[in-house]
Amino acid sequence: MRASASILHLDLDAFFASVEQRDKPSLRGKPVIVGGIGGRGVVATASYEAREFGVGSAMSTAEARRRAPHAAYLGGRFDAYRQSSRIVMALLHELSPVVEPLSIDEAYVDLAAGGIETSSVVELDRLVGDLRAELTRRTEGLSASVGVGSSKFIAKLASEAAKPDGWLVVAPGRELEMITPMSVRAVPGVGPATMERLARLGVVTVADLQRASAKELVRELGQAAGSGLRELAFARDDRAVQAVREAKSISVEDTFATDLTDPHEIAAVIDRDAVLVAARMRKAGLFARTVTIKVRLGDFTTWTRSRTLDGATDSAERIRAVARGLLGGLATTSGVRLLGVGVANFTAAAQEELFWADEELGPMTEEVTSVPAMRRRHGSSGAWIPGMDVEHEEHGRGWVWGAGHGVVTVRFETRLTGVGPVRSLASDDPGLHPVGPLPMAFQVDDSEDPAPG
DNA sequence: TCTGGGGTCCTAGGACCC
DNA sequence: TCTGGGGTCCTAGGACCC
Repeated sequence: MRASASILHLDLDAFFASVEQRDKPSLRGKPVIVGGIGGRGVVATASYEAREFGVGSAMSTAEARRRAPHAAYLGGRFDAYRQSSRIVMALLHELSPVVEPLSIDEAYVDLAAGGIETSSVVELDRLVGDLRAELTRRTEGLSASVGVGSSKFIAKLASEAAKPDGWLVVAPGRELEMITPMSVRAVPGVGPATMERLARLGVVTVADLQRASAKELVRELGQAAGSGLRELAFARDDRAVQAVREAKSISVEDTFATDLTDPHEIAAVIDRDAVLVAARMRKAGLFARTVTIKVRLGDFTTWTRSRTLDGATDSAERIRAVARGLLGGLATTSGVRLLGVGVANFTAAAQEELFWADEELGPMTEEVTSVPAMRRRHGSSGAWIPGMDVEHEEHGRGWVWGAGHGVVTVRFETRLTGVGPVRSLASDDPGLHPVGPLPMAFQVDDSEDPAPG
C-alpha cells in the first residue's frame, strides 16, 4: 500500500447497454438488455432502467424476459463497444503511461507513474472531475465511475461505491474505516462459494475477517486465497499496476441452440474452432504447446481434456489433429451442449516437432471453414440480429428492431438524428445491408490494438 | 427452454528426477 | 521392515471476474 492515493480505477457504467442507448435515441431512458438473445442466452449488461425490474448480469435471458417483458433485447455490437473502449483507454494514457486494462470497460491507472503525486483530496477530486467530463465528451455521452485510493483494492472498492456516474477519492489513512463494515462479498475474489465457506467460520463482514485466525482461513480456503484475503482485510495490497500483461491462453467456444449429437457435426465444430484459434494466434504472433478442448453435455457435465506437445505450434492443422484426438476419448453420444478449443503455454517462436503421429483426418470441408454459416445454424435465428447496424439505400442508417417470417423491422435513427421512424421490410430487401458502427467524432490512433476485451 | 464467452489464478494428485 | 524429500511438469477441475 502506498502513502498517497495514487491508483485510479475506472469502470464504465452499464457499458454495453449505455452504448446502445447512446446510439439508439428511442431507447434512452428505457430498459435495455444486451446479451445472448437465443433460448440459451444470458444477460451481459442490463441498463439501470432494466435493473429496476430485477434484471442483472449473468441471468438467463429467459428469466430476464419474464421479469422485463417490454425491455429491448439486443444481441450486442462489439465493434461499437471496442470503438468507445479505445477512446477511453487512450484518454487514460494521457494521465499516465501505466494503464492496466482489466476488460473492455475497466482499467487501473498508476497516477504516480504519470507524475501525479498530490495527496490533496481536493486536487484529486478536480482531476477526476475533469477526467469524467472529458470521457463523456469524447464518447459522446457515456459515463464512468471512478475510484482513487492507495492500492488497487481500495481504488476498485471506491469506484464500486461511487456507481453509477460518480467518483470517490479515499484519503490515505481512511481505508480501514471504509472497508471494515463491508460484507466479505464486496472483496474482489470472494464469490458465492468462498462466501459460503467463510460463513461456516462465522465470517460475514470484513471486521469478522480481521478477527479470524490466519491458520483457520488457510485451512478453509487454501494457501493463496486464505492468506490473500486476510491481507486485504487490513487493506494491505501492494500489487502494482501492470501496463503490459501477456496473454496466457486463447480459446473459442460455442453453446448450441440445440444439443449436437451427430459425431460428424461435433468433429466439424472442433475443426472450425481450431481454425479460429490458430488465426488469433497468428495475429498475436504466438505459438502454443498445450491444446485444450472443452465439452459440456446436455446435463451440464463439463469436461476439459488437454495435451502438451514437445514443441510449439500455430498450425491450424496440428491444433485440429490434437483436438480431435482429445475428443476421441470422450463419450459424446448423449448430446453436446457446448464445444470449445483453446491453446496455452505460449512461446514467441515456433518449435515444431520433427515427428508426430496423429490419425489421418482428411481435408477440412467447406462447411468447416464457413464460420458464419455455422453460427447461423446453431446460434440465433437469422442473419438480422436485433440491435445490429444497418443501412438502407432509400431510408438511410438504422438498426434492426426485430426479424422473422420473412420480415425485418428497422428503426431508422442514429445517435445524431433523434428518435426515428420504424419500417418493416422484406428480409431479402436488396437495398438493406449490415454496416459497421457510425464513426465517432473523436478519433483515436488505433495502429496498435489494445488488450483484447 | 435456467445456467454465454473469454479470460485468470489456484489446487491437488501423479509422474519423474535428483 | 518399511518406504526421504524437494522440485518441476502435466492434467483436470473449480472459483472467480467482466
